[in-house]
Amino acid sequence: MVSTESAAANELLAVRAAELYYEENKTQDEIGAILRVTRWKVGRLLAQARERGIIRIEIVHPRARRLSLERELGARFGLQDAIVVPAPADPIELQARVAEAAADYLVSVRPVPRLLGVSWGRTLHQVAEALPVGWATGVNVVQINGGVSLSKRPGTAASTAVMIAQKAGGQATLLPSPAILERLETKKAIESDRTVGGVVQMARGAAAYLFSAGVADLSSVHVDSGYLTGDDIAALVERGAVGDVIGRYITADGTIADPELDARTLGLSLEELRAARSSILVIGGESKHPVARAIVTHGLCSVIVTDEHTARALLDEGDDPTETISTTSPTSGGHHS
Amino acid sequence: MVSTESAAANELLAVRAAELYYEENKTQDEIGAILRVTRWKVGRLLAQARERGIIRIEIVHPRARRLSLERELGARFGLQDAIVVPAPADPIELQARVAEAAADYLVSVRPVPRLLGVSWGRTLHQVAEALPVGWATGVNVVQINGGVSLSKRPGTAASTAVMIAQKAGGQATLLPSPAILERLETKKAIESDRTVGGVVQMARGAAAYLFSAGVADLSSVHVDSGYLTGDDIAALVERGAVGDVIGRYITADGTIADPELDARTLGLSLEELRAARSSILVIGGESKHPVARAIVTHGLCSVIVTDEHTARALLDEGDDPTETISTTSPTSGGHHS
DNA sequence: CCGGCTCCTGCTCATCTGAGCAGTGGCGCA
DNA sequence: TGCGCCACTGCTCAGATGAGCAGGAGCCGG
Repeated sequence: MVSTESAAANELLAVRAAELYYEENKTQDEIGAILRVTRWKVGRLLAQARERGIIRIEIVHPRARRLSLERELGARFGLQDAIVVPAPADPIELQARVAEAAADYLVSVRPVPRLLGVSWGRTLHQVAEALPVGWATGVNVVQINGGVSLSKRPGTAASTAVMIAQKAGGQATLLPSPAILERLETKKAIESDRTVGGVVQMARGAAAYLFSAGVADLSSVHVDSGYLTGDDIAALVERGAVGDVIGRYITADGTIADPELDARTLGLSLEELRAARSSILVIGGESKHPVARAIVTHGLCSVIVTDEHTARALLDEGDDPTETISTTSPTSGGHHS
Repeated sequence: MVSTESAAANELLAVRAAELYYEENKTQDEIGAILRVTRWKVGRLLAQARERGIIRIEIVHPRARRLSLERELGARFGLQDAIVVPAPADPIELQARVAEAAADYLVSVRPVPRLLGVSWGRTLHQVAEALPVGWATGVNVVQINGGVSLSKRPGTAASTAVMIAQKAGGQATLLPSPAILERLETKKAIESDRTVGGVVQMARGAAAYLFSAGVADLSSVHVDSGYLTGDDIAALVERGAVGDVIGRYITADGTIADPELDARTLGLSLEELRAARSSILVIGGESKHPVARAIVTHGLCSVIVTDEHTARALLDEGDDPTETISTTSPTSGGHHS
């Protein structure tokens, strides 16, 4: 082992080398001449500087992604794909970034789905807006859960699906039904109506699903739309509900929180969603961490688009005690290390 | 020219390429395969990303330097050398970093000076402390201006010189005299004394000078030591004094603020300092910007060791209107651009 | 419609850089 | 003292990268 003193000297050398290499664009050979070491040593110094984190390489761009987190997420939860964007401090900005990233992802999906099943909500509406006109050609869209006819902001549910379809030069098929019915019989009746049943049937054949999730609290669109009251939400929380996926409230265990309520909820079932080849979850923000975890740990999505805080939360809390994943040491520290 | 849309697409591509290159350590060829472009395009994308600042490479280390600022300073003020360190927010920390950097520099100076002239003060004391034992061999040290016999912290002036010499296995020669005498006759008398005169004579022969500068305000060591009163300082400021160099108060024009006072000040003259082959100024912190500017713009030092804020202040305010130096575009943006 | 202009593209070639390897020297332990 | 271990060094070689260039596409003014 080298003495402590020369180890410190080595670190200083590494710093000088890094400065000359990254700030002055000198070649390793030139640096070697300046620092009076061989170019191989300079190479090792630089590798060391990158490993030890003396050099920090950051990509500052709204559309940047966190590839290492993506890989970890994918591996941990057996996802087909994961998109993680840097999280801005402002929650509104954060939502926008996640939505943009989802739009980018949708554009790049291969093979292009002939039929895309979509849910609705604030998040998905932003995704629809972020999609460029002509993002694909001939993609048809079908709603996978009931719309918000009673909404304070009418037409949101419909406009999301329509906008996505329009921008891809395709047809949108809407689900002309409330999300949750008051009586089970009504739900069964409406479901058996050919217009409604046919749409649900069509939704079952979609090549991919695009959906988000809501939190089980008063901010929910279901409360906004009058499908559920504050008391209903409280009861759901009592039963362990963490949030809703395509209108169905689930617990942290990934199970239906209230089977009776669920029976009155119209649209694709959780099992159908789970069985899908491609289901893309778009979710971001602190409040949604619990739902996100429930979805992701119970196979309800095959692709996740989220922010880095959510990603880290998913990875941290679900941590195997046996396997410590890089909190201190970077997973992909080096530059050609 | 390419359309706006594809320019944006290009930027996105650059971001993806940067992520893959810097975070995933992929080769440009592999990235080309992923993004479906040629490897040459990937190379250009990366160059573009670096130029446009999409990629930020930062060296996080206490001993890091700002080489681009160093070059600019050197060029602008015709310096032999300039050392610029990143400025921590804490002023105390900042002083420590500048002192360390000065020590590092001193260690690396070639040829090693046989005789080093030093002034004294808080900054220089820190430099002395930061020097490693054995930083050189056989370097003798001589004081270049009067010491602080009246100091509240006695021995500081002496101990600086002694410590520097000891750590290099050399002899220290002290200047056994007050910095400023009350009467001109006393100054002349003491100056003609062989012990004192001989030391000044020896100081004139030093191969290099190491000095700092003080601010013309109540925090000055001269006030602390009782050489000057608050009124004296006020009078000096009235005459345009910005601070002192080796005990001599100068104006922003680089001239002596008060010739009468200066005549009573014992030690190397400003002209002798200016004529020196190697004079190393160690200076840092907001309050010292004006003195630093006076020194540097009037050739009173050949080497400066400072913090990046001071460096930038020197470059900004002294700006030629004809020549706009990179405030927006980085001087050395690229990595092998 | 044409020539001139600029910018972009993909190429060749020279250079730069990292992986891997054998030689060396310090250091602890017998 | 002698032995083996280990880290470090400088090398060869192949793969990765950047500089510079010719060809081509889009654009404008005549």
